[in-house]
Amino acid sequence: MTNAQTSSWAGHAQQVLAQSGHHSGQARRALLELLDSQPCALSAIEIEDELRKSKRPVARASIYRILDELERLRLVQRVQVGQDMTRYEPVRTGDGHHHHLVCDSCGAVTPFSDDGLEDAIRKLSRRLPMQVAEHEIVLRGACETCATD
Amino acid sequence: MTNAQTSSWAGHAQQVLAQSGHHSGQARRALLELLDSQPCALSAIEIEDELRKSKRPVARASIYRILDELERLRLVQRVQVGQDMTRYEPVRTGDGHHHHLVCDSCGAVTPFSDDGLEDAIRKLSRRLPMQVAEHEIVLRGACETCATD
DNA sequence: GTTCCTGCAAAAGATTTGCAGTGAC
DNA sequence: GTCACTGCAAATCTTTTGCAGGAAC
Repeated sequence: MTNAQTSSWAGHAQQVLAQSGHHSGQARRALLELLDSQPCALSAIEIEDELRKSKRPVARASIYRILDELERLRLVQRVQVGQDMTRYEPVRTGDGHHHHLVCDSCGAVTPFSDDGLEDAIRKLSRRLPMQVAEHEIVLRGACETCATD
Repeated sequence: MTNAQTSSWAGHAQQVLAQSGHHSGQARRALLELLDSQPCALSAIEIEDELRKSKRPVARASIYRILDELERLRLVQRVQVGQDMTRYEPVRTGDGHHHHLVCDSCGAVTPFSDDGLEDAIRKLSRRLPMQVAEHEIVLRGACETCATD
């Protein structure tokens, strides 16, 4: 039996946070909702801009602090896409595993997933001199729009 | 018929640079040799430290400028390993294609390569709504040393 | 009432840019 | 002699930290 709170990623996150002894403030609530509504990864600056646009401005320092805590609780994941800024996206249990396509000319970031790839990584991981916990894959090139230009 | 200049990556790079109308200065020469001798990716700061250690200090601004130009000429490649700094490594034609293992506890970066993985990516690339030019794969976890601690 | 949350301002790091002098061709 | 290369200092940008007031429990 699930309740409304936990059916969304944001609700789930709130619950995990509460259980770890966190209070609930408007800044973090706004940030969680934004991330939940987003299809893919956002940078801290993009988050700041979006929140300001939606009339719920949050200080940049708070954004970094919140993201940091969310990452520690494994509620969000950093993705090093693009060549510079760090981006963050919700970790959704079950369905959500995916990787990223990045367009070198327009910078668009699109998610994708592929079983063949996951398979190859699983097999490979057994043979490596390392206990592999996570993997991150970025494919770069020209997106449909930019390729036809 | 190859000459001594082009048998090394550094020599090849020098040649490409000369052909693009660049002069040859000591800073860039030192940087090229350092990169050539390195097994894996280095950050700009690490490069600065190494060069200072080997008594051939190069200003940080020059390092960035040089790396930038080398990247434009596709002589080096950025790799976004670790969660913060950008690292750079030589692009070696033929043999050199590899990806990276990163230890989350000690930060060590190790190269690896795998045909199964490359295959999976090749097949996948055909089906994606994008002209895939490059791919970057990072596996994270605990390296042998750290896992046994 | 205590503890966490948040904004603001300052600090810290990485990277870029402007400028002037030196060196390569 | 001209144009590229380089160091230095200053600027920019992202991310982190310190502190003080306000909110949640």
